[in-house]
Amino acid sequence: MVIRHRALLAEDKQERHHAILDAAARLLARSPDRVANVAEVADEAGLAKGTVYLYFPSKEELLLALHERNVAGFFEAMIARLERPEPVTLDCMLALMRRYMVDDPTYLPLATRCLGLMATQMPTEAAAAFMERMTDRLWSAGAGLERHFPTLPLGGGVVLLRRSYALIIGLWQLSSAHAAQGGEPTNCPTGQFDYAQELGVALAALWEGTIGPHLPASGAVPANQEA
Amino acid sequence: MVIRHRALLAEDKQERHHAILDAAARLLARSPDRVANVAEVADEAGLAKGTVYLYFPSKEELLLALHERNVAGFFEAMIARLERPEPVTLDCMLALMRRYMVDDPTYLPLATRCLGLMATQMPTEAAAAFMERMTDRLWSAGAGLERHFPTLPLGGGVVLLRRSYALIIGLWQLSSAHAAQGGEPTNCPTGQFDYAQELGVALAALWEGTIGPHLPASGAVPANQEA
Amino acid sequence: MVIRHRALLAEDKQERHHAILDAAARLLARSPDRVANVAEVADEAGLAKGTVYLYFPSKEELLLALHERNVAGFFEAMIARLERPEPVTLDCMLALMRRYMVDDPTYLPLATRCLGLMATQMPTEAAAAFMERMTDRLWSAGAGLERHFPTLPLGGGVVLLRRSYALIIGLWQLSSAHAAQGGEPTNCPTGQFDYAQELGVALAALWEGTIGPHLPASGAVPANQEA
Amino acid sequence: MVIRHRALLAEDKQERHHAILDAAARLLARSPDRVANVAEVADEAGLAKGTVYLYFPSKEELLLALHERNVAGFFEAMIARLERPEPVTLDCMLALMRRYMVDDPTYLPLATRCLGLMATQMPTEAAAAFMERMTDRLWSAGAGLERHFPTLPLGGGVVLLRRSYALIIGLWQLSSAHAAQGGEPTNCPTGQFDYAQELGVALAALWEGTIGPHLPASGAVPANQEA
DNA sequence: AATGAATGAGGTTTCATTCAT
DNA sequence: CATGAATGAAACCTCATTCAT
Repeated sequence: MVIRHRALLAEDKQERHHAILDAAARLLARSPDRVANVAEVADEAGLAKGTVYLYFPSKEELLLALHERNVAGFFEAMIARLERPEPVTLDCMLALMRRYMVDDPTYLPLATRCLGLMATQMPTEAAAAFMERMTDRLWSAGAGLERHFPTLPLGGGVVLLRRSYALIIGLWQLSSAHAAQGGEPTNCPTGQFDYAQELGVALAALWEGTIGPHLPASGAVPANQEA
Repeated sequence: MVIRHRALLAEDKQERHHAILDAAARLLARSPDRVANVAEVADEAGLAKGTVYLYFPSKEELLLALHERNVAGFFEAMIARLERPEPVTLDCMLALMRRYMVDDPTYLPLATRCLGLMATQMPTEAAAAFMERMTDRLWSAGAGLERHFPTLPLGGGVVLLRRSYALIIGLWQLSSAHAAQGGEPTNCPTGQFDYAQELGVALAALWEGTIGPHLPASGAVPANQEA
Repeated sequence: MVIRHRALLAEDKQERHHAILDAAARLLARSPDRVANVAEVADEAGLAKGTVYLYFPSKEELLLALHERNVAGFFEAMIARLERPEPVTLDCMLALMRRYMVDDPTYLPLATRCLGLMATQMPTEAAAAFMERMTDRLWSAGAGLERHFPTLPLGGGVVLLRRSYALIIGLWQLSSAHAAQGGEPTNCPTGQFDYAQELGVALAALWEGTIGPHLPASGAVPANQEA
Repeated sequence: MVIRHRALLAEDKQERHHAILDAAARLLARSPDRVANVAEVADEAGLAKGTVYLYFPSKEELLLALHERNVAGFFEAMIARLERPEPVTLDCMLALMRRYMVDDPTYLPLATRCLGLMATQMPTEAAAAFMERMTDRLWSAGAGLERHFPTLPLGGGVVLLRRSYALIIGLWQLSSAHAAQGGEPTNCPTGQFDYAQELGVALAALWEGTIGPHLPASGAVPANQEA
């Protein structure tokens, strides 16, 4: 019955909103295989279960909000980078992706889950709103890419971004299925593979195939030379 | 209550095994958004709930078996095609992928779900066995690819296949998230896109980037010309 | 659907805990032959199924808790009596046993069931905790017994108590098997017997054999004079 | 679909009846904590599930039949011994009890279970028939006892036997509850105890208390001297 | 605003028993 | 007689959500 600090000001509310997302993120990072239930999230946030529902209309939307925060972070960093005049290489983009998606242990599990959710249990309205906000950012980032890679046609930035995203997610899912099998990742003999490495190579191939052969220099080794 | 043809012979049992998978597939095709419960599957198969458990040790393994049937079908078709001497093009591979993955409304939802499951709820043993069987096929298909695309290095077939698979899955997930938003798919102004079309283009780019620029002729339009 | 008095205070919770046990006890008393399922217990308590699981981690532990309440009641009464200075006779102990074990229609069925459970379905931890708590009480009661019956050696109180308990339980089981056969209990011609009466006589014999012939006077008729 | 040797002759049927009981006994001896399901019993007997139901009307009655075989074995050995003219001591009886009840790992678990069953799930008819057959034997054994222990009044043999049986069963149940707690059996400090030893001592006390102080010499140490 | 007790739908699995073959 | 596939009634437990306090 400890009532912690009623959040009366809008500012406080924002803070609590954040705190709940943080708690969920912490739990997800701690065990990426399972999705914590609402009681655990509330507990981790030092709040009561009911309080979570004051800030999020449902568990699904809480997850989506966390995902949105992740995605927004990535896009903002990307857009910021693309707005700077210095030349942009794939490596540089790759580093960004790695930082936001791979190094953050919540990103990919959550993305996988939310993409699954979106088509299923999420109220259409919420999903649509999310998509719209993301689309704005996607568009900005796409435009930025087009500025830096002049061979990209109009809209090609968005397309490239989407393909890259799909590849990142798809490879991760395959990799985590392998991981469940146990055993250490190796690149050759079995079907297992090292996600972090393959990601770079695969993206390089995708970008080269999309943008054209004369992609600004990247250290990644193409697949047909890696063996 | 209706006992139709007790499956006494091993052959009949195979048939019933199939019939249960068919029932599950039918339900999934009917509403790809949700996973039917065992009672529904049994009902759809005209069997009792308990009977399903005679053929599958758990619901998870039933789903995995359905997924495996899907995947195996695809791989076998691919391997068969690659064993024929006629030259293989990306288009030809793409047609296969479309036929097995896109036209079958259960493939991608189930793949998404199973990839998610594998890292979480599936008993390690079952998941490992599945992965092993899949790896064999992946390896055969990869080898076939290497025969037809001589610029692929040793192991490059598997790598290319995996990347393609990742892209197929990833794009589908993004596309189904968009679909949830409602509205018809358009390629340009919003983030929405036509999955079937984009799939071909994206794969072409990926293959070109992986195999090299002189990929045997494909009708797909590269991304930098599509706008 | 009917929420009567949310148990917010620890005290209320204790009460509800009790109320659930009471409901279970009522059901058991009503039909000692079967163990009610959780839904029935919840219903009898005027609660929802899930609520029961707020108070007990599993059905088994609910049963064990009820049993523990029974056992603790008996032991506490016994210890209390033994702490009073007035001389204690077997009759007096027997009256206690009868009151707590025989007159309470839940005691013996539940004891039988829990003793069976303990070796099988109960999580070791819970069983061990129960046994430990019971052992404490057993020890106190044993010590009390030794004070009142000076011919008992050190530890003899516990031993006597255990033997008595075993006899009480064993005889009850035999008697209830007979009871199932139907017919009214008679002491002689068939194997049937009157539990309440035989219990007293048998315990007297056991105590006399354990403590020695000069047991403080008891009204029970030894077996070799009963015919 | 291997149909083993149709049991057409009454003799064969008896044999198969036995074989099923043997199988059940083997399983129970192998893991005394659980009761095998019918499929396991059939399997262990090398028969099909349905076949078991040709020989026993229900699982409960199968268990009861096994129990009856155990009990009958004990009683017959006892009656045989009592019919021989050589003097009988408690030790000698105790040895019999130990041999049939304690050394046979199925006796006590099964007795416990059947005594529980009898009052609950067993059809009255079957239980009554069982009890009647047992009563005959009990009566014979009781009479034999009375011949050897002349201080026993008429009917005192049955009574003594029943008390002994109750003690044996009750102590075993207490002991197995302790065993579930883990830890090695010790006689003093905790509530745990060594069943085999305590059984002898407790029975000696019970017999002495029932038959009188001048019980024919027995090596068992009374409880008040054991410390 | 915050709490957390209460809800109850929902899903999985087991297994004694039946009966078509 | 023997088989074992099929049945389907139980029963347990979880957890997102509500709402009295």
